Amino acid sequence: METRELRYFVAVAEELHFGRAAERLGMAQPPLSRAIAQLERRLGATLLERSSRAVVLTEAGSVLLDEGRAALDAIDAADRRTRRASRAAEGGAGVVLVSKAGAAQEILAKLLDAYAAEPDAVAVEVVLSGVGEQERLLRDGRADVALLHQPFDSTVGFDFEALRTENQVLVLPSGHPLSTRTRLSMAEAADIPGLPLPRWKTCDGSYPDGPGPEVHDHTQLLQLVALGRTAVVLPESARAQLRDGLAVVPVIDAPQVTTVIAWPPHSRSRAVAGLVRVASRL
Amino acid sequence: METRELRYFVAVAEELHFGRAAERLGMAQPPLSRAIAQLERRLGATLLERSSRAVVLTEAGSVLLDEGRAALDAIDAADRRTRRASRAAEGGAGVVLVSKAGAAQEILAKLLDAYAAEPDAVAVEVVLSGVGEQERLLRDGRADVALLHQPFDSTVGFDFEALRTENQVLVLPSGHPLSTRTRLSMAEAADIPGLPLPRWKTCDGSYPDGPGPEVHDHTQLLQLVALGRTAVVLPESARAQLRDGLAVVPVIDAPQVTTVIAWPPHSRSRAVAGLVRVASRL
DNA sequence: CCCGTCGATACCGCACGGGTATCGACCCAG
DNA sequence: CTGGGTCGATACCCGTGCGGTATCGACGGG
Repeated sequence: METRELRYFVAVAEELHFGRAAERLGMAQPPLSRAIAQLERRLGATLLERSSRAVVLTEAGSVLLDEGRAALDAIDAADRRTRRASRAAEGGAGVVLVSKAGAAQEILAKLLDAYAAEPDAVAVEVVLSGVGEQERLLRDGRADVALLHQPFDSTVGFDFEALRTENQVLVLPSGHPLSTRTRLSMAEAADIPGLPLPRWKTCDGSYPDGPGPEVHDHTQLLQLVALGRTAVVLPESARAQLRDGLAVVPVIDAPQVTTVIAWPPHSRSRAVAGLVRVASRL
Repeated sequence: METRELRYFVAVAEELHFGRAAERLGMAQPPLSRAIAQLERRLGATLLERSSRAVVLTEAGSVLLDEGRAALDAIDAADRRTRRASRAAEGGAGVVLVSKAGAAQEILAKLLDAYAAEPDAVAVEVVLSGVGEQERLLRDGRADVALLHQPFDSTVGFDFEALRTENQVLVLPSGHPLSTRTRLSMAEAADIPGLPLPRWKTCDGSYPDGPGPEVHDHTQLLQLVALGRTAVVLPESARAQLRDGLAVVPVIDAPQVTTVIAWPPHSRSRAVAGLVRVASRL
């Protein structure tokens, strides 16, 4: 099975429309139809049921969509990491570390400082991504190592090491009646009149329904809290970056948050190993 | 990057010899040289340093070898699982479960029985593999779900659920002086005069050095114990399959063994989900 | 010093991927 | 019921690119 065929199939399976898929791929529709038919012949499997009105995935087709996306990610990763390794030999960044924008700031700073002091350190490029995008970057090779937060981020499919565990606090506008409390429960935090909890992007890229604002990163989030539009439960290390106008109250029964450093399981990169070694000694 | 180019590169990187790689690929040497040169041009990276006497991998080349193997496994997996899903629609086996030959026998039997009683059960093909081969089968799609034993088998890169944890016992020929003991330490078990511990295949496919026999599966292993050639520390559930001529002694300080059911992290197969659900309820 | 080894280059032919034109099935409007 | 519009499949053509053979050039060893 060739990469090109896989890309064609994934495009058709996502669009469920040969014409639009061909347009997205920058080619004409007939060769695309032919390529899919040939792929089906070679696999000995019907991937799509077509009528002139609708195209639907068969069971085998939906398996190939899942597995094919994973395979294409692996190929993109091979491509990007090879280019990066080559550029590193000429003085470019040797490794890319991704972290949620606004989260784990002190750990990140300490890690970069400590790693830079290592004898075999290479240049580290830092990417600050939106919430939930890190897994994808790690999978398709745009990043080599990530700082994640359990239980919010999924570590499934990666190798990881825990760095720190902490409790959570409610962040709300200072002056709000609840800001004088010394502690709160999750139930109280989730149901504050006039301050609905924000909605994060879910893993499929959409936002759940609800009254709260849609948020993408921590900076945006804290601004919304200061404006009195929302309140949010965050790890207590968020205290370090609180601006004026914000107050925090410990939430007793919130799940503990563990910051972990994660990497692709087959990684044999010395740079990644060095970062992990330094991180676990912080 | 095309699958074909990746296969070519991996062959050359493994052989470190264009002629032999071409032979292995069933093609002539010149087009292979050209394909690698073109891959290097497209990536903008030198993958191999060639002289007329030797071919060696560059740093970028060794990254591409690692990442490329993972990507080729993912593509093979997509191919095999799609074919399987298609055959399942025509009454074939819908899911392949792999377990070490001779290990976890009662759990395996109970799992298969309980799953077959489920309303949405599909046919399960059972593959009994050699020690350490399961990860590979799961990665390249020859299997969909596996029974593994921590800490011996690596669960890195897979999602898994623990099924049972047990202590370990020393299995040795009945009549051996130590067989009358009620308990032993690891230190004692590892150093029995005349009964060296066996050597398992390591993850790179070779055997470690040492005096013990090279073993591949449990059946072979128990036979060697009965013949008085070796003694081995195994989970206590191995008692259930002991034949005559074997005795067991608990090993106090051996690490506990956890039997887990593992699957590829992106799996959305209903059959795999069903097996996992049934297994975790056993 | 010449021969053997090994990767690179030169050149050729065909298979295959992609393009355009068109067909056939299907749905809906009138 | 029929004509137009949509959509995937088919027919046919062309050019690229992959694989083959022949040969070269570099390098080491007997």
